[in-house]
Amino acid sequence: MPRLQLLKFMPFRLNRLAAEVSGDLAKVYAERFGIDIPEWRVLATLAVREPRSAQFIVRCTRTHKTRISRAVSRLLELGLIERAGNGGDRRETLLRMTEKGRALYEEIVPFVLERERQVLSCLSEDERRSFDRALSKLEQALGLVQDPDQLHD
Amino acid sequence: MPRLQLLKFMPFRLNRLAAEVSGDLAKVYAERFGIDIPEWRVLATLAVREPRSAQFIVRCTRTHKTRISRAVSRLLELGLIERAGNGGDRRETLLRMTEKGRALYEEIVPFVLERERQVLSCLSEDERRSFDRALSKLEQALGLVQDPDQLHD
DNA sequence: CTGATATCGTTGCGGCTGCAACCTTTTGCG
DNA sequence: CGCAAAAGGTTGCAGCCGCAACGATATCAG
Repeated sequence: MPRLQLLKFMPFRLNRLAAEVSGDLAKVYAERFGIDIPEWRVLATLAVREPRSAQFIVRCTRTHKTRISRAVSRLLELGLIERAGNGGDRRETLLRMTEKGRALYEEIVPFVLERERQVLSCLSEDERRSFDRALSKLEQALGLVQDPDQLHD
Repeated sequence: MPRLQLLKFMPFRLNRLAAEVSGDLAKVYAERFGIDIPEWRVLATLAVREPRSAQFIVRCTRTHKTRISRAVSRLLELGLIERAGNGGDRRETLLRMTEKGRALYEEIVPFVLERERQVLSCLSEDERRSFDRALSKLEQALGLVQDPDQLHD
């Protein structure tokens, strides 16, 4: 009779799965390291290459600019990142991690990689590859992939 | 140098993908039908079988009980669901859709199924099966699957 | 029966979030 | 040059959310 089974509805399933995985990680970030998810995203983005503008982090992580703005404010207060002038455009401020920030980042990474490994351990190597590939296709189709100009290093 | 690539980090990717898919759907629910996601979940759960208690919807959808409580209040105000006594336990209140509620639900379903189809259209039949299977395994491993007693009918 | 404990559901409250508006600087166009 | 439009970033505000506490009912042990 019902023409839709919520429990088999892909958007719902994705949402529930993501909430579960991210929720657990958020507790790790908060309880053990004192930061939240937006703040983690800023650190993780700067860890790839510094310095970066807030706007770059916004595009790269597809996070709302006010969330990033507030995360940056808090990380500055905590002394985990610092401003690094601007790249010729006085509207933007480039950001980079402080030593303290990088130390915290390096401390967090093993925890979250281990957690990722645990979650994916229920899949075989083949299944992981297929899953990864399907996610990539979905990301591509939904336009979630970063622009080329975000990639040129 | 960086030991973690945020853009390849599964929790982040799942979260971004789920946010994108659910965000689009939430706009459909809101702009076109005047309800939000928690309210949609209540309707979609009751559509499978009525009557159900709020607590059943909480367990079934893994949504916080205050969100369900508020969604139920609003759906009652809107006349989309109604109370249907209790099943011998006076703590709980059973809920069912009104005619108006079911009509709205039947109107929403084609839209969201079409949207689901569009999103998944970037995958081949095989890829969809693999993806579905991987999601099921992850759900199972994370304990997201409904209890047996939620299944008996 | 009776008190301890657990469950269903609601609500006050503090915190986070997105929207819109804003300031500043830059870009584009005539 | 000069003005309109756009982009980087911040902030006020209103709304949503989860936590914790609560009232009511049910269950269980003694």
